[in-house]
Amino acid sequence: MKRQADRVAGTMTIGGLAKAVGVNVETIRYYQRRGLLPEPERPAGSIRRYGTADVARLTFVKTGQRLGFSLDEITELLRLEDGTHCQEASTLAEHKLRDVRGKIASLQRIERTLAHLVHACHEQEGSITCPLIASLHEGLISGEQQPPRN
Amino acid sequence: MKRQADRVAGTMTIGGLAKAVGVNVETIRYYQRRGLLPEPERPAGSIRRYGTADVARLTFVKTGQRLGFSLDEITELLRLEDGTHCQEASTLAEHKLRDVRGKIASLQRIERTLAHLVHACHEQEGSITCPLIASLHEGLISGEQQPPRN
DNA sequence: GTTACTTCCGTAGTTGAATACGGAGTCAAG
DNA sequence: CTTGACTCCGTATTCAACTACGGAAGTAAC
Ligand SMILES: [Zn+2]
Ligand SMILES: [Zn+2]
Ligand SMILES: [Zn+2]
Ligand SMILES: [Zn+2]
Repeated sequence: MKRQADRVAGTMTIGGLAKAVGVNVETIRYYQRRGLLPEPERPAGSIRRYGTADVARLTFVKTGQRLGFSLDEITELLRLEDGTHCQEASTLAEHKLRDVRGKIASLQRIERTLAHLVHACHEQEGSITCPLIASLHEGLISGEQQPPRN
Repeated sequence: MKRQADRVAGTMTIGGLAKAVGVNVETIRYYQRRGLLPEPERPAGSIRRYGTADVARLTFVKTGQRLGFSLDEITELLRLEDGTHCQEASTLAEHKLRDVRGKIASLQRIERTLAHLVHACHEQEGSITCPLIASLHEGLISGEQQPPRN
């Protein structure tokens, strides 16, 4: 049973929608271009109006982002929006969860090294050379090959 | 006592240096443009040569990156390269450490939420609607305003 | 009905850290 | 002395997710 009512014109302008969800107008237009949000019809020589369905969809996108999903991944999630594809949705989430855990582990390795180095700097008394700088020269920092690029 | 010897021409080509440190040739040229690495003199109508000092400096940069420092921050660290500015260096590292800890905390909040949602999806039996999708619609995800953008 | 926002639309710029391209010139092997 | 690989150099493109710009048209308040 699809609610036909969701597709009525609505009352908000794009600016109102933006304010309602707390995003920039340009962001909405960008999402429309990317196909994340539908562009409502434009009533003969007037401006577009938005309604609650648009608020919901935009909220969906923003919430997904807060969980670390990329816009491409959110596009995917939006295809499952009717809630009848629990399997596929949770597979996506599990994948993301692995990513997030990987990033955490990576950052924790960095954290330990950095904490060490800072501690060494504070302990340093009398030695001429900063242990932190020395370590950078020696390049024997444990952990990642590459900094976590996001 | 600065080692004058460090500034002798060296034997490697840029390709050799790249291989020695495990980076792309274009990356070296990019660092030179950014002022992270010096460009050796070009002996009359010939090509540039690189030596151990260049390996060391490039290593310094890459190690800094692995610790999460940006190239701008590494530029700063390079100004402290002589090791006589322990205070300034450790201040920079402490700042970075706070950043890293912030990122970890943020990712951990995401991790908990995601784990919850995945768990709910797995528990879901009989309910028609995927709990994960439903949560995205509701937008009441705890934690960050914005996804960790790096 | 004039003023002052908004909207619309296409295109261009931003950020950081590279990577790619193209046309020279140079080097080393055979 | 000719290949083929490498270097040099400037400029352009990449990625993601926006943000900005400019001009025309719509809308709201006075
Ligand atoms: Zn399906
Ligand atoms: Zn589910
Ligand atoms: Zn100083
Ligand atoms: Zn120090």
